Amino acid sequence: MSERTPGLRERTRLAVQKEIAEAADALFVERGFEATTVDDIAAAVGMSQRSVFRYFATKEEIVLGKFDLVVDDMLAALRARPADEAVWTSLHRVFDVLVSLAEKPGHEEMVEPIHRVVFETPALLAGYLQKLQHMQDAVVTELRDRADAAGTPYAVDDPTPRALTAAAFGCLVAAQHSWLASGAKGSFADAVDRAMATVGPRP
Amino acid sequence: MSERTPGLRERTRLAVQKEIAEAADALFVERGFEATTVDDIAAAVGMSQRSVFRYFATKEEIVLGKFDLVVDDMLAALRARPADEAVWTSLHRVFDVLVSLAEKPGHEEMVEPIHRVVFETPALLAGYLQKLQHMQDAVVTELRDRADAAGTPYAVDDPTPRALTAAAFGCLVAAQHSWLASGAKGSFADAVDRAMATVGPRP
DNA sequence: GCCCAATCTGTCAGCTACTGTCAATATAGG
DNA sequence: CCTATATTGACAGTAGCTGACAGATTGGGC
Repeated sequence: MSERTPGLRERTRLAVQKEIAEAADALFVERGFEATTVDDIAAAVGMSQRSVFRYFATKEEIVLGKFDLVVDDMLAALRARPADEAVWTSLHRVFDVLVSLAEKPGHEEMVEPIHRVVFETPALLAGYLQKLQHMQDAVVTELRDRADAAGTPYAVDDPTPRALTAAAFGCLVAAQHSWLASGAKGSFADAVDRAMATVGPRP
Repeated sequence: MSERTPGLRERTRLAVQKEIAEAADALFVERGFEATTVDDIAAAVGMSQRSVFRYFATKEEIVLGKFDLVVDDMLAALRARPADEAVWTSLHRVFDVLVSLAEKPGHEEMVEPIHRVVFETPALLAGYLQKLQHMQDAVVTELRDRADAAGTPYAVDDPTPRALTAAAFGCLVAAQHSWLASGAKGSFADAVDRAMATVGPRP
């Protein structure tokens, strides 16, 4: 009924999910996303195609599912910012969650190639942009709540929070683009900082 | 070999394409995108499914293909802006192309429902965002060319043009979102103006 | 108006992503 | 240890999409 310890069942499920994702990612990086069949992935982890689809709703989700976990972290990060902080600054700090994830040691080797697969595969890029869009919806809701709580609510038809959020996420994507285009040489954090410095809220 | 008058062949092709798109759009609005089969569309226009795919590469393109035509217009609009105009202003004016298209009389009745279908169907929203992304690539290239021609080129690793463009397009999507959320009551042009007024380039 | 090459079309066969169903198996948790 | 529940593979089926081919249609030069 309520929250309990994850439970063994749940834990094995996540473990299998991770195993599939890792095997699939390796294949995607090696042969490309479209050239890799779900049957290939199933064979690689030794299960039936049907079972792969029991862990991931779609082939895309094998790659993009990772980002769902980040959404919660990002929202938590947003809620943790002081209520009177400038919105643009809060958004910038929220992106630190993504940055630190990209720079986390261990799977550093895979982050950039997968990133590249996402940006170079039309279906994946589209799915990724859509996930960012959903994330923006959640962020906008949070920003409105925050303004309400601060006693300075936005008018219902005020596009400000959504426009600010969209602009910030636009900068994020621009940063990822620049970063990949430069061969992922500099730090990702710098790329984000630089992109977000070029634009800002109007006085 | 070179550019001639459209030619009858080409014109009939475009006519058939338009006929398919209109029949399909009606079905999409009526039953929804996913619930409508390509066979349904083929039956509606009295041809085989195979032939429908000869006019549109994918089912999504039947809806989203329209936007490809706009891209060229928008790029032309960008090139028509004075070279020394502020980038943000140029981008704002480029969006007028979209606005005037949405407000063009004749098919006004369909613009809003289709818009709604796009924003409410995950696959279509994803595809739409991806098209906007491609459009941004073209715009960024154009902005760099313009800066080069003006003798004030951007450094190759300067994220400014891309970030500005991404922020502007973010505002565009935010405007569409607000407009739809308000039941498409006010003018779309106002929605765009308001969204773009909340953000701007940093000094 | 005639003719031919280019284009269009339907049909069929096939691939891949994805889903429903069901019976068999495994196992968490009492 | 036992059973309710979750997990699985096997099979069948649908929808989107593609290649191949043969036949009908037709634009446009003659």
